Amino acid sequence: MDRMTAIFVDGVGAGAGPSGLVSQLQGRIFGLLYLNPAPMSLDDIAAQLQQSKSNISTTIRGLVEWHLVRRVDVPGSRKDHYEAATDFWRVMQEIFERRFRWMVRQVMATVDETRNVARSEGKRPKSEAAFVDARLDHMNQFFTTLDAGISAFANGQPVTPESFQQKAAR
Amino acid sequence: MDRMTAIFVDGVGAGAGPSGLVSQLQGRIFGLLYLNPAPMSLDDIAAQLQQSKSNISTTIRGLVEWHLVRRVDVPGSRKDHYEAATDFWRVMQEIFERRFRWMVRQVMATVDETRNVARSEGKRPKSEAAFVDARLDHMNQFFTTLDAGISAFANGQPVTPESFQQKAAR
DNA sequence: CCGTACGTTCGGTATATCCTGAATATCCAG
DNA sequence: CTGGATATTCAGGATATACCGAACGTACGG
Repeated sequence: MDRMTAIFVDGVGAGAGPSGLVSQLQGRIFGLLYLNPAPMSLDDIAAQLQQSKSNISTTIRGLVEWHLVRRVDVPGSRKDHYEAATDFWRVMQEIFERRFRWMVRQVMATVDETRNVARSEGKRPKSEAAFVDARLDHMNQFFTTLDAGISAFANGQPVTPESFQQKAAR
Repeated sequence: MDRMTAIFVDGVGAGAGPSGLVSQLQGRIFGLLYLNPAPMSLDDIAAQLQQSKSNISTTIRGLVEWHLVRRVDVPGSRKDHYEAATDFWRVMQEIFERRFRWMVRQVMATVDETRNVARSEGKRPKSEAAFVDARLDHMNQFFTTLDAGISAFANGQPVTPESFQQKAAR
């Protein structure tokens, strides 16, 4: 691997790691594939990045799932070959749609569940119960709006911050 | 801590952890504060979540930095007290502005650096050099557009996915 | 100027995560 | 079927992260 590639691979890895979206190694793999004109096999990648093939195999699976990397067929070779995806937009949609949305749904489900338990646990001062109710409503409203915003964004519709602010304000 | 609060705290923690934005414990702390009508001291929080005070102290700092939790003054007490923020919108802006943007900048800097090195390392086949050039351009263009989109979003302007798609297409 | 009630820092330890090499599973050519 | 080439799985070791309790620093009340 020449110096240029090394710098790119390291830089992308350094950016990817702290982002929380993909791991540093995943960033490095993507960087390597992105600068390589031809698809690469697992052995190629492992050699270039000085990692075991098993580690590359497991790590690259995540990249394929996020549609950051594609598995392509190379005629005449029995090895799996991979190339970097270039439609970053699609990748962003994927991330918003799956990871972000999962958290949103998780929180909304929690709010529901909490409401139910709050109702069955009637032994609470009235003022406190009202406070909790208001808080749960507030959170539910914000995340509902956020959920709709993510849908809109994923479908190519514009997202305006104002709609969030107003609907989420209390 | 009653059952209702426990469910809420656990649920929010479970949603926060995998999101990659804040840790599970940070989610739990926030959940606890969010349902509590009065600000809580470090000892209160530590007792409720069954964690050491030192751990709460260090962990809550991140929450304050992301503006998810505020330190408030409670007259008559020398302890620090904390309460949950409710302007989630502001928090989202903060996260986009700081964490996401940091990655964007990191990648753009890497592309620049890589271009420089590529220029000084002239000993490359012409076709390959052209390929790398095109790839770097492509990435730079996408991230530049993304950077602008984040700015727009943070300033309250609408963000349309189409603008990304078209500008980022090649 | 003490003493006390805090928050924070720090060294060590437990826990989770990453990574590897060997073992296993899978596929295909002959 | 068999053999070889390949990907994947797995158990263990290495490395990083989370967490705790004690020591330290700090500010306030007396």
